[in-house]
Formats: sequence, structure tokens, C-alpha cells
Amino acid sequence: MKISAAESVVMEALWRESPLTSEAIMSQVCGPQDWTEGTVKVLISRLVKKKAVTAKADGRRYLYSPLLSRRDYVQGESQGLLDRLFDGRLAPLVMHLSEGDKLSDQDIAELKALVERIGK
Amino acid sequence: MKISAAESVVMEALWRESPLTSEAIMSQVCGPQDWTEGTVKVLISRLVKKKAVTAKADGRRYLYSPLLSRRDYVQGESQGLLDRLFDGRLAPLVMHLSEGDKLSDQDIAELKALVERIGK
DNA sequence: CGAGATCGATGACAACTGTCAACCATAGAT
DNA sequence: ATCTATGGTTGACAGTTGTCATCGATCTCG
Repeated sequence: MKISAAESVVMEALWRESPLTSEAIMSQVCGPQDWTEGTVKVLISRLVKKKAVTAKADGRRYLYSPLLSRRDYVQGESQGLLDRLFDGRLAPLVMHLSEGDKLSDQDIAELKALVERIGK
Repeated sequence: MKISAAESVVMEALWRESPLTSEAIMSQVCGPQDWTEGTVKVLISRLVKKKAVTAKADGRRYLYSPLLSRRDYVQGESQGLLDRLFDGRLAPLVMHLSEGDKLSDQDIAELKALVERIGK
């Protein structure tokens, strides 16, 4: 099942740390997102329904944990973009981003090191 | 304005070649997408309304051309993903994709060459 | 036991998306 | 002058998303 943008904000909180109570999730996301309690509750419910999150009963509340790993999510999103826009080829993606001119020297250095490592 | 997935299929046709009549667009996208005439017509209209496409009158029909460049679109999508999932850092993205193990030797070679070029 | 405080579930609603069909205007054909 | 084919505009409808408020069960404190 597909995870929406708003839902992914909740997932990020759970990937950072889990399990979490809904209260803890809210305290993490309500600030930056300016959401009310109700909004976050619904996002959590939808994620549970989508089986991206499990709810373990803990007394009267639930403890939520991700079922979908960040790794898998990120992999899917990245590969999807790559396939959709660059015919699955990595070099054109990197080229585009480097032309956007937002790469720091550090980015380039890291990338260089990484490519060395992959290449061998 | 945001371009949806279905709309981007129409945009791809126009980026490949433009201007095009709606008929030409349909012949390009109806096959792969299994869309009916009506569907494509609506997608085109919505793109015009969103100002992603212009319609120049040509007798009784229109000739459509992209207003949004593929370059800008791709840039936006790519940067968006990078910011959303990798905190704007390129190396982790490349790492993820390389771990997915779907990189060909050619990909790696291209990337290596590209990084050399950027680095200097 | 009764009054609040919690927490999840449910209902609501508008905007956007994917998908079509019906309608309408007009350029050509007869 | 009329008929028809063609292409654009509208209306429609279900599903998803973003956003909230209300309801109902339950736990806890006095």
C-alpha cells in the first residue's frame, strides 16, 4: 500500500524511535507540522489499516511500531523516481542534481569516495 | 502547481516532441496506458488550466506545447526526493540505490566519469 | 460510586486524482 | 442548407488525502 506525504511524517517519527505512544508521536510531529491531535490520530489509524504500522496494546493505549522499514520505503521511492524519470539510470539523476548546483564540496567528496568503493 | 502521475505521462509525450495535436498525444499515450479518449482529453485540459501546457489555436484544433520544461520538472522532483528522504545529501541516495544492486557496470562507469568531471 | 481525563474510532468535508461519457460547436462533405 | 465527423468543454463519480471534531469506552481520583 502507498504511504502519503503526511503519513510519511508520522513514519519518520517512528523510524527515529519505536515503539511510541500516540502522545509521543504527536509531540514529535505537531510542532513542525502544526497539526491538531485529531489529524495525527487519523494518520496513525490509516497507517495501521495500511499495515505500515503495528499497534501493540499496552493497557489502555497502544504502542506503535513501524512494520515497513525505512530502508524499504526509501528504496521504493528512490527506485521509483529513478525508473519514472531517468529510465532507471543513475548517472543522469546525479547529473541533474549536480547541475542544480546545490551540491556542497562535502557532497562531492562523499560521492567520490562512495563511487570508488562501489567501483572496486 | 503540482503535476500528477497521469498528467506527467502526457507531459512526457510533449517533451518528446511538440507541438502536438490532441490526436497525436492520444496515439502516443493511449496504447501504453490503456486510456480512453475522454481520459486524455481531460488530462490535457487540466494541464492547460495548470499552465503546464499552452494551446495555440490552429484552425479548428489546438496545438499543444509544454510550458513547463522537463528539466525544471525533473529538477523539482529529484530535489524534492533528496530533501525529503536524504536531508538533501546526495551520497546516501546513491548508496541506497547501489545497495539495491540494480546498477549495471555501465551505470557505475558513467557515474565514475561524471564524478571525476564534477570534482575537478 | 461518580466526575473527569484519556485515547482510539468514527464521521465529516473539501480538494485532488483517475476515469469516462455526454454535450456542443464547427469545418467539410454532399 | 444540412449532415456528420472531429475535437474541446462539462459534468459525473469513486477513491485518496489532508484536516478536524465528536463519540464512546475506560481508567483514575476523590
